Amino acid sequence: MIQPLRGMKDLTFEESDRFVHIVKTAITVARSYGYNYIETPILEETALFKRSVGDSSDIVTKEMYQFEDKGGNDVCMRPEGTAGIVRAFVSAKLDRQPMKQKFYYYGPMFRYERPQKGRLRAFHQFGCESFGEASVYEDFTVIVMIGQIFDALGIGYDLLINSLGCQDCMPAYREKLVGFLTTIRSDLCEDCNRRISTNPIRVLDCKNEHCQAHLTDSPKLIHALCDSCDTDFNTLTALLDKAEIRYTVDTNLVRGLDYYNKTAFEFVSNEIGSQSAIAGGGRYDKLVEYLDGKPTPGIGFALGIERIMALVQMPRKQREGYYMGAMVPEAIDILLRLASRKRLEDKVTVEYNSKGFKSHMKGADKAHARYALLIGEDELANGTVWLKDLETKEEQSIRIDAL
RNA sequence: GUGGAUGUAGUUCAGUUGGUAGAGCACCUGUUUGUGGCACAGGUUGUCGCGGGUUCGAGCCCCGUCAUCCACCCCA
Repeated sequence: MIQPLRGMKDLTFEESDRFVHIVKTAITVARSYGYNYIETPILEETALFKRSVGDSSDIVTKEMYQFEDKGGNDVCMRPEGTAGIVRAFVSAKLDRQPMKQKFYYYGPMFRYERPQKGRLRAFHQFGCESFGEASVYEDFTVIVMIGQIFDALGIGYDLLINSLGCQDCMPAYREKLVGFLTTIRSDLCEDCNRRISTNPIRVLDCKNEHCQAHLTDSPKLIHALCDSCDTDFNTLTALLDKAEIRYTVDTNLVRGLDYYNKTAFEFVSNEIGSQSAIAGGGRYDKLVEYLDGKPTPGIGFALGIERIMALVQMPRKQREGYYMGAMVPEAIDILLRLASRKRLEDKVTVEYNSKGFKSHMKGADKAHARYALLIGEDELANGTVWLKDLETKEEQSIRIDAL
């Protein structure tokens, strides 16, 4: 028997129902904020992710499904959604249009990691990207929107926010941080020592307790922001306060993708184990430029559908539609005709085997049908059908042409 | 990539000191060949993850391998 690949899962029945429910809910909310659906290829040129997600990020250095295709191109399966959307945005020359553009997407992402609870190699994200809006009000709006999706799904969350600064304040801060880190270099773990030169910001959220103990006195970016970034961050927190959205400022929140700047946020749940991030995102004002477009500010987020599935309770299934069965073989033709008519307006299950009454009743119950519609000898002779509402238990005989 | 636990029926699991497999649920049939969910009776289902080794004999012991789960790491 052929099994699915490691870290990849088939979703059926109750699980796929929950998957669809989450996507539908997210789409409904996103559309109400003016987002339109965008579909982009799963396979992209490897260079796209190196340039956007970042050459030094874990995602790019060790987690990509990367290979050479039959034409000799260096390609990979998308490990995240934003890069492809931005590439599509630039490819379509939408960066030349003055109007603001908002897109939502959902689909599979691939990362070659060790599977764990809430971490698959093929997993699904729903995400939104908003282009052309530099205002911090958009940052606020995006956060509100995510909260609204979670509220609609009936799940709780904690919100973490941070500011990563911009071109003006980040480089100076970075230099200051490298200076500090160099002084405590010998107390830091191997990874952190490497990060000092490759990506010093990531040292801040190192999970190593020993490192964290030495980092308490590290310079905080939040205290080194330029006026514009500082003002925006204060505006954001004020807006959240006014809207009564609870949040925690986490100065160590560093998104693992290099393209983020200014506002960064993460939604976490404490009910699903160690892989607790259920949504994350932030602003990426330079990304369009990195990918050869005209300077265009952007902000977006993605939510992990499988992780959210673990939190969502589906409403109990109601009985619906018809179960049709015959107790004499000659009646099945009639049922088929009835079924195609009824299917224009309702769900219909037809049992093709003629069998006993009781067996049909059990079948109707199993099919979770609202109505059992049966034809036996008497009905066939009279040109009627026997119909029972399995919820109210009412039953009646109806002429076939009256249905 | 590192560490720990686990792989036995469709599913959840039991299987005592090694003696050729069992339970609940599910499924099928029946308990009035025209009344479902409940109850009762009966029944079906297994290369005991895979490969090798030890042994008269392995689900059980040993080695390898693959997979799953959990944690680290990383992130959605």
